[in-house]
Amino acid sequence: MGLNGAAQAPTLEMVAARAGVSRATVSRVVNGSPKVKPELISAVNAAIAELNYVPNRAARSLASRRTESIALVIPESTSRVFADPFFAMIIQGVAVHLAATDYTLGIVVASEANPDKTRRYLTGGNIDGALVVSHHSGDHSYERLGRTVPVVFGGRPLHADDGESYYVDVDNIAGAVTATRHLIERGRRHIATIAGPADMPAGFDRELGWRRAMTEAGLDTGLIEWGDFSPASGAMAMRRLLARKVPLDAVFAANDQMALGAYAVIAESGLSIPDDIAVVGYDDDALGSAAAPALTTMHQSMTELGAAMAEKLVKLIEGEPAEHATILQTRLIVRGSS
Amino acid sequence: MGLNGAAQAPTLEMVAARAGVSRATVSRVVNGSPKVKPELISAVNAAIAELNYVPNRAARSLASRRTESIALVIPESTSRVFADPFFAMIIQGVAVHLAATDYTLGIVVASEANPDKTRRYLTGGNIDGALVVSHHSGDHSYERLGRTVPVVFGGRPLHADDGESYYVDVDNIAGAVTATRHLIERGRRHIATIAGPADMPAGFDRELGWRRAMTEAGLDTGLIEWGDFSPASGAMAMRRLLARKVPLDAVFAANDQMALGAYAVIAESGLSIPDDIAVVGYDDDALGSAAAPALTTMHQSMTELGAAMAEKLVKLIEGEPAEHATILQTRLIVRGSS
DNA sequence: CACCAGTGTGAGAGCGCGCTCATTCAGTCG
DNA sequence: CGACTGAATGAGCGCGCTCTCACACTGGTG
Repeated sequence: MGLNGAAQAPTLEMVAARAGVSRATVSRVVNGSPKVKPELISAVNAAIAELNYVPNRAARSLASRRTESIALVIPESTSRVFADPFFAMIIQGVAVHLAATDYTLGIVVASEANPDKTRRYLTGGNIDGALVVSHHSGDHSYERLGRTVPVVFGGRPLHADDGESYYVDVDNIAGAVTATRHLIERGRRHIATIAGPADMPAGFDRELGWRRAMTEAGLDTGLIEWGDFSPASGAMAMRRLLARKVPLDAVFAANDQMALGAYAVIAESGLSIPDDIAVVGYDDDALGSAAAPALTTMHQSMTELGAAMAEKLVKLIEGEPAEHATILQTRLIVRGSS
Repeated sequence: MGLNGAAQAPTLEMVAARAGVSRATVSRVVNGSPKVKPELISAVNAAIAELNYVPNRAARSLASRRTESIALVIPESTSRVFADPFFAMIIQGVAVHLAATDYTLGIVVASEANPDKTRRYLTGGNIDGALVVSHHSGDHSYERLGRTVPVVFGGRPLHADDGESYYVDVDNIAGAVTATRHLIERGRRHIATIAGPADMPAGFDRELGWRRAMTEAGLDTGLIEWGDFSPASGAMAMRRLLARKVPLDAVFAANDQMALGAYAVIAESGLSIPDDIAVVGYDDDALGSAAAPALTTMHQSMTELGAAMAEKLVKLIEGEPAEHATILQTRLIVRGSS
């Protein structure tokens, strides 16, 4: 193997010796201090390049009491529904945003059986800040961490906000209003909704938006069934709606997966989309556009949400002012199903 | 605020003082050394509990030259297709497996514009080992890292394996053979395939499995079109197959997303599934089961793959022997589409 | 020409922990 | 009863870095 692979990683000290300066000066150059003579800067940089020096993160963190790393916390129960692209997109948004900074991203799956392990990890000086995402996105049980370490939540608090937590959310109410109005404009009058769980803001708010648009148009809000955001639950909800044997000419589903579950049931019943029943979903899943007919839906960028969360957290960590709430807008995408 | 939130985190030293022992003894207890008197162990544990002590990761890592953290590397270009539940499931598998250990999981999005940044991070003593997943899953461009730090790949090397890299893969060839044979057993004879890119093992191997099963049954292997694993590409491939105007009674798609893309085109053409054309997919996406008719597919657990990767890496890090290759089996799930 | 401000640089003290090595204290043997 | 072994514990160094502070040097001022 020639030179042993275990050759010691170069240290600040070695760079200093090589460049003929002190450790302190090399440290200044590495950290971009303004008060170093240009000639020394280039000498140091040359030495760094020659030795292929990389600062040791652990040492730096020990000395500076900062870790340059943030954690994305996902409750374990949530991780089981990981199949939902939702989280993947958020992670992507966070990761890509952080890639441009010096922060490192850690994924923490919070065991519900042993919440203290997570809490200790988070408060034990291992991270500079935390991002918390839950499928029960109103779950702010990590709120108290905020006293110790900056925390940004994905999704607004389900309960009355104390005005102290930081979060990024999409405007679910406005999105649902837009989706429902779209169906009304298309001339539909018997518009059902397949709602999500009322204990999640995403479920609650989308239902609220539907109610608001319906009421505003003087339409009846009796046609509602609940699912759990899974395709199967969407199918079951659709079955229950059809079983009511009342006029029904459109469905607003609280997410695309449930909408596609409904598709199957509608097809089984010999009804056609959108002629008999128009369908609008929510989330703009990749598969909605490949379905037949392509699904009309509300688009909201989860990568954008992840990026916004990361951005807000970095601001907090670095002591810059940041808004408590950031609300992202959604966009109607009209396709063949409505 | 009463007691300041910035109250110093307790240190080994403080625990030692509290328990009336030396730092070394506390360290032994924390690290489970066998040679400590039981009475001291409990005294120390009591002190730890009272002070709510958590070891400082940076200091520990500095002193021990181990970081207790591993990185999951995802090339940036791959991260754009993050919408594919594929990665999310792998991350989940890795994260859940690691949650039971002391290792921390970091997500690294490798910028292709600046590969050195990633390479330096990985070799700079920041991690104990790395997991590399790429959509181009044959991409072992991080292979050389293996000399510096243990690496486990997701997916086998695309090119001739030098027998030195460690990887976990699913048995794509066997899975495709199984899927194709299933169609043959159902009496289909004009079986097309919508293959994935031939420069990815998942694409190449599934195509190979289809060819193998077809040849073995004496059937023609001319009915092939390629996609890129996206629903839209599946739809286009199906369109090209139908445009050939040759007998066609079944399609094996290299993944479910392309299969569902094909669904739409088959429906448009007024053909029925499975009566006119039977369809089998691959991956067991959540949506396949909600489609109408429900999609027959090959199931392979990506969470299992992630867990297997993590397990293998931990073994390598801890110096235990580990197989170079681990091949996971797939399972046929028969539903309404075939 | 002594004096002071300003600027750049180096010396050195930790950061919290693991680990080696010396030390202590029982218990055992000759 | 004193030397000897072995197990349990403690003292202290060093991991690689940041940061404070003192120092050296420059150039202008009284």
